[in-house]
Amino acid sequence: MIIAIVGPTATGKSDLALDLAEALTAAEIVNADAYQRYRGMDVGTAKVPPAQRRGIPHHQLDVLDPHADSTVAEYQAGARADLAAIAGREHRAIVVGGSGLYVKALLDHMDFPGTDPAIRSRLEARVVAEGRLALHAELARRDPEASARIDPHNARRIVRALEVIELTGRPFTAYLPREEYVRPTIQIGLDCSRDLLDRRVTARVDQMFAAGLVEEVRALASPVQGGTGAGLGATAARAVGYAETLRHLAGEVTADEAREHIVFNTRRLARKQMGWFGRDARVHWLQAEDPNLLEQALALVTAAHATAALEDAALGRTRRPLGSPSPGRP
RNA sequence: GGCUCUGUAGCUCAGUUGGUAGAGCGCACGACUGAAAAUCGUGAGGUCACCGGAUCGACACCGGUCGGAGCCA
Repeated sequence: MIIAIVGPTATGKSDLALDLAEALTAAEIVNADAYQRYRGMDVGTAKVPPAQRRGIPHHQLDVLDPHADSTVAEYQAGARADLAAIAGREHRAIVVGGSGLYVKALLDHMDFPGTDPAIRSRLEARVVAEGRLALHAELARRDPEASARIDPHNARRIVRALEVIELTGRPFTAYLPREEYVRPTIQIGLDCSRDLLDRRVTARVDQMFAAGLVEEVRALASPVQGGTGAGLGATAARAVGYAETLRHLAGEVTADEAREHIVFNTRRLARKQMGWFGRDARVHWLQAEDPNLLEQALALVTAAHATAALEDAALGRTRRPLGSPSPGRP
C-alpha cells in the first residue's frame, strides 16, 4: 500500500514522512513537489538536506536543471518507475508533496495524451492574433463537452484541449479524470489553522534567508557562475521565493520587501494547496500540531491496511504484514 | 504663520459640462489532465475625511473644520 502525505506547505509533511519511514522500516520516499525536482533549488523549496534524510532513499529530487521546464507527464513517468522499483525491492513507498496535480497524476488513473510543440505554439499564436474567445468557439465546435467545462477566458486550457484534439483526433473530453487509485493507497493530509500556518510560514521564510536564499538564487540566476550556469528557466523563475528574490537582485525591491512578499505569497500558496486537497474526499486529515502525529498516522495506515487485507482475503490474495522486512512473495 | 496640492473599497488610484461610484491588486469561494508555486471564474467590501450652504438633486460647486505633502517665511 502506498502512503501519501499531502497538504499545504510548511505543515511538516517532510518530517512526518521521515518519521513514518523510520517507524515502518524498509521505506523509501517519493517527492511530489514540482519545484523540489530542480537541482540547486534547495533553500527556497525547503528541500530536506541529504544529511537530514536519515539514510532513507529519496526519489524525484534534483532530477531537473533549473532552466528546464518540469511537466506533469514526465513526472508521472519517472515517479511511477520509482514506485515500481520500490515495489520490486519489497519496500514501502511514501509519497510526499504539495503539488496537487502531481500527486493526482501519480496516484490516480490519469493519461496524458502527448504534446507537440509545433501545434501548441501555433495555437498560442492564434490566441494572440484571434483572441481566446475565438479559440474557445472553435473548441465548442470540435468538442462541446470540453468547451462547456473550460472557461472562455482560460487560454491555457483552451490551447491544451485543442492541442490534444489535433494530436489524437479524439475529443479532449475522452481524457477527463477518474478519481481512482492505480494501486492501493492511503492519503494523509496535514491540516493547520490559518493562525499557526501564518506563523510557521513567517518562521520558515526567515530561516530561508538565514540559510542563504539570496545567495542561492544569485548563483542559480547568474550565467557566469559555475555550476548549472544556464540560469533559471521560465518555470523555475516563477517559484515563490525565487521570483521575489530575483526582483531584489535586480534592485527593484529591498531584501526586507522581498522577504515580506515571500511570506505573503507563501501564505497564498498554502491556502490554494488547502483548497486543492480539501476537495478530495479520500484524504484523511490530521492536525499538524498534534503531539501524537506519528501515532495518529500509523493508526490510519494500520486501519487502511486491515481494510485492504479484508478485501484481499475476499479475493483470495495475500499481503505481507505491516512493517515486516520483506519475507518474499509467494 | 502664508501659498499650492491633497483626503474615494484593506492598498494604489480612476471618476469625463452636478443625476447617490469604478479598476487593478489583496481577500473569500470555486474550477483544474503535459508550466500546476501555472491558468482561469464568481463574490463580498465604500454614510466618496467631517460640518454647513446654494441646488429638485453633490464624490463633484461654495464656506469652514480636521488630517497629509510640498514650497516660502
